[in-house]
Amino acid sequence: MDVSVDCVVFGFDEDELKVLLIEQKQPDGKTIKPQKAVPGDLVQEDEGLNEAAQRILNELTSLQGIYLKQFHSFGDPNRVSGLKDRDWLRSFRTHPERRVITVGYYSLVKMDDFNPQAASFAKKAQWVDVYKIPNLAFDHNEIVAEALKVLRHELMADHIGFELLPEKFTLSQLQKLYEIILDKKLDKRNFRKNILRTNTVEPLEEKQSGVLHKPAQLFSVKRK
Amino acid sequence: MDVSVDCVVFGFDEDELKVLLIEQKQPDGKTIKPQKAVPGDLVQEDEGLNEAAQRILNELTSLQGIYLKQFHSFGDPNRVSGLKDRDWLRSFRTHPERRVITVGYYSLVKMDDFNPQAASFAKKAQWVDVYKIPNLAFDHNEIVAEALKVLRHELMADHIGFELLPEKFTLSQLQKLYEIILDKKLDKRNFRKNILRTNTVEPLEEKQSGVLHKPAQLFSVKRK
DNA sequence: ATAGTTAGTGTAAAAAATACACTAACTTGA
DNA sequence: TCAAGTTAGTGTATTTTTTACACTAACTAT
Repeated sequence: MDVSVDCVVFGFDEDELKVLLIEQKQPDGKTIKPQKAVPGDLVQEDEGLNEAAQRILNELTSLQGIYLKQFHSFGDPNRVSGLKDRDWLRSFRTHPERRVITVGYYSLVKMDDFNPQAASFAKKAQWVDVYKIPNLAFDHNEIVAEALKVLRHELMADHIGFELLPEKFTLSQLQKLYEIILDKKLDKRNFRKNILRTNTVEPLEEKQSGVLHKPAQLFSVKRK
Repeated sequence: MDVSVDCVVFGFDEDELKVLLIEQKQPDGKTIKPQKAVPGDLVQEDEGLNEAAQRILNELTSLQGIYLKQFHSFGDPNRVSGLKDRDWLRSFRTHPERRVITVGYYSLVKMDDFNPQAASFAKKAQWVDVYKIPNLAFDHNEIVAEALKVLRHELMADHIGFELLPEKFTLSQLQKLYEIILDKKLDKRNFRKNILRTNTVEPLEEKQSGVLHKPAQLFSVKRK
């Protein structure tokens, strides 16, 4: 039995929430239409799961230093049942028939900070709108859906998500981030009250400049 | 690489929260002190993870029909490092040196409903007070600690836990259940308000009898 | 009948969540 | 230099939720 890791990397950008998908290389001599998938690969003999997640994401997309969090493992014996999936495995895996159990990881990053570059068996790596995801390889649609559920839940509970903004950010930017991920509008005054109450953020002695409206106060994450 | 499943079964009883532990059989000819562990074993080639969890729990403890929920996977390459652990594996596993990644499952049951009977490589199966857990085999202390964290979290969020009571139960019994799991006292009136508000429970036309105090109203879980 | 025991109930106070609208500060172009 | 356009920033009243708290009711056993 093999164990793999799949990384669902959500990317935030001014006003969109996307997922990082790779397009699989075509098997040599095959002309099947390449499929999109979430970056993932087998865990190696001597590495931990978290480690593997980092390595694999890096190998396929060149991204580094992204905090990935485990959220669920998927082990249906028939998770790989599509014909295309099996063709692909036969070309790219040493033991294509082996059953694979996969551990799902997710992350949330600012798109501008990361410029994915396809490598290894990925032909392309691209950001795709979360609300417009095509059919993916294996059971990756299910994996992404599950990750999104967890992401929303965690965002509310733990107020993560700061990493997604520039080091200096305005409260309006932070609010937009929340709105995009939760896919709903929030009240400005209440949002500010909430964030300030958590005490995780502090005002800098600096304002926005160059904007064509009242410049906003800049904040940064409070380091404990 | 192998994949295993470990089952952390919490048991509730009038006033205690326990975990179901097995005591490993001694390797033949060895005199090492047997270790306690959470029931767990390798996932088989053709079964899903949930299925495996059910089977394994049943094989080792004879328990059946327990709802197990996946909560985390553990894959540190050194999770099995103790000498005793390795001795034990050499006796009971076909590939004792293989790395094993384990998927953690947990459950919460009423102790009276289940009478664990050790079988297979389990020598004993017994309920052990959650707050007095000895050193366990492998990384099982960590696994149990993590499971307890998740259990508490879920109990609050989803108001699970009814399965732990007799079919007909009083609100005081339910409250006690919560208090034991959360390890803190709750206010009677507020607790009742809360539970009734969730609308998951309904009063029967029946009261306790034979008790030496005012008999309490019996309730049952509302079936939707 | 009394003592012992747990069941059952309401309310006031505090805290948290929500709804809501105007003025302030900047840029640009006339 | 002023008017128009744009987003920032702020307070309060209302509702909802959470918390704290104490007495009477109903049964059993003696």
